[in-house]
Amino acid sequence: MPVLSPTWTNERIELLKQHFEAGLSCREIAADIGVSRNAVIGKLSRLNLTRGRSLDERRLQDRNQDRTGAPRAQRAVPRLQFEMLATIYGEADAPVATGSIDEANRCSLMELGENRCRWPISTPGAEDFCFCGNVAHDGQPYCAGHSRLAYKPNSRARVMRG
DNA sequence: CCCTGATTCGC
DNA sequence: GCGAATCAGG
Repeated sequence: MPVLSPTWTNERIELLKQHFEAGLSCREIAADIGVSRNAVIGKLSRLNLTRGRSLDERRLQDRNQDRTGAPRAQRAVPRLQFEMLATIYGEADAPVATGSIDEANRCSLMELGENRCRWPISTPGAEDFCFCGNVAHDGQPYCAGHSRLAYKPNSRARVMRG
């Protein structure tokens, strides 16, 4: 891809769907792909891939819990808020360790365990689509290194209009 | 206060 | 069709 700047190419959309189905938030998807969260959400809406459609429906759809123990994408969202707040407020309580990212531990979706980092390693083509597979703490979807990447404080860079 | 997602609207 | 701006809720 020489000079052209393709907005949403097939690969991009593929990643979008993958991450969306993986249970990742729009913010995480945006951070991974490299676009704004609005862009991701807008594309999803255009693709009719929204999770709950309207507000009312979404509101009612919530409140559903599964106790069968089926691995359903594992949403560890409440954890993120704590990390983000800690980063914003400057609290030194955040357990941010090192940022060592091992590529030798990457594995497929089936090899993913509860203590495995599920950072999506997707390449243009999605042939060897796999995950980081590094050691991740309980409740955390990613390892220390990828956690920082996913939650980089970039949302605060708002433009002043007026 | 912050975040999230979804729609609306201008380009 | 794209994304920012805006809306709506937690």
